[in-house]
Amino acid sequence: MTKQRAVILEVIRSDMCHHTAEEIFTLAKEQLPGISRATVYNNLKALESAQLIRRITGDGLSDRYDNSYIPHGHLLCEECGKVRDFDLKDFDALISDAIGSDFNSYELKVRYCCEECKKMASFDTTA
Amino acid sequence: MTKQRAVILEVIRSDMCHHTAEEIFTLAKEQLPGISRATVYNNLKALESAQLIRRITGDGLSDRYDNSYIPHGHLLCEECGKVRDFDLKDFDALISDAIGSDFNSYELKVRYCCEECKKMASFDTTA
DNA sequence: TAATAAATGTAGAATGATTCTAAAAACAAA
DNA sequence: TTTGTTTTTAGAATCATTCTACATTTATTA
Repeated sequence: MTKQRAVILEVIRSDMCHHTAEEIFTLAKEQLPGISRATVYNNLKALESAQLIRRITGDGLSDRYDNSYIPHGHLLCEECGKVRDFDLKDFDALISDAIGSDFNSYELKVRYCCEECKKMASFDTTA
Repeated sequence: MTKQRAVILEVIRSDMCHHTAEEIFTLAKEQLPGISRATVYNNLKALESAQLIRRITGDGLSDRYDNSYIPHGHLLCEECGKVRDFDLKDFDALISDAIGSDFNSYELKVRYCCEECKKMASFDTTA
C-alpha cells in the first residue's frame, strides 16, 4: 500500500459518488501533485483485484469506481452519466437459478433519467 | 430503411451471435463492398433508437449487438468476450420494486468463463 | 550501512473503439 | 428539374485506457 494507492483509495471512499478515473486523477493530484494518470489506472486495477473497490462500466462513457465491493444495483442516468446505488436482496440465488452455472460477478444496471436532469429537461427550449 | 440499414439489420438477425460493430462491418461488406464503418455505427445507433436491436456494453472490450430488444440477461465470458443470453422472468417487477421509480431499460450482465475458455485454460502452460 | 533486487511510479506514445466532419450521393417534394 | 433533406462515405479527430521504457522507492540481504 503505497502513498499513491492510499490516496486513490481515500478519494474513492471519501464520498458516495462514483468517480471516473479522470476525476480520481484530479482529486488525487490535490494531495500528490506529481501523480500520473498511469498510476491512477494501475492502482484502480490493483484495488479492484484486491476486491476493495468495484468497477462500474460506463456504457460508452467513462467507467466509474464504487467504494463497495458488495453487489448492488446501479442506476445510471442516461443524461449526465451519474450513478446511484440501489439494494439487491437475494439476486445471487435468482441468478444462479437462471443460468445454472458458476459465475464470477454480476452487474445490474438500470438506465433512467435522474431528478436533476428531468428538471433540466423541463427548461429545454430546443424541442 | 436504406440498403445499408437493411443489410446491417439482416447481419444482426442472421444468427444467434452477438456481433461487434467491426464484425458487422466485415459481414456487411460481403454484400455491400463500398459500405463504410461510419455507416455501420450510424445505423447501429438508429436501429437501437428504433428499438430493433439492443446494444450490450462490452466491459472495456467492444460493444456487441443483440437481435432482440426484449429484456434478458447476458452472460459475458471474461476471456473471449462472447455473450450468451439467458432468461429473465419477472425481473421488471423486481427492479421497479427495488428502485421505486420509472426506468428506461436495464441490463443484467453476469461475468463468467465459458466452457471453451475453461478448456483452453486447462492447456495453459504459463502458470 | 551498502549493494542488490523487486515493485511501483512516471511521462508520454500507442492503441482501439467510436464519433465527428465535410463533401458526395441518394432520395423526396414541389 | 430545382430545391431541400437525409444518408453515406473516407478519413481525421477524440477519448478512455493501456503500453513502454526509464526513474524512483521500497525491501532484502550481505
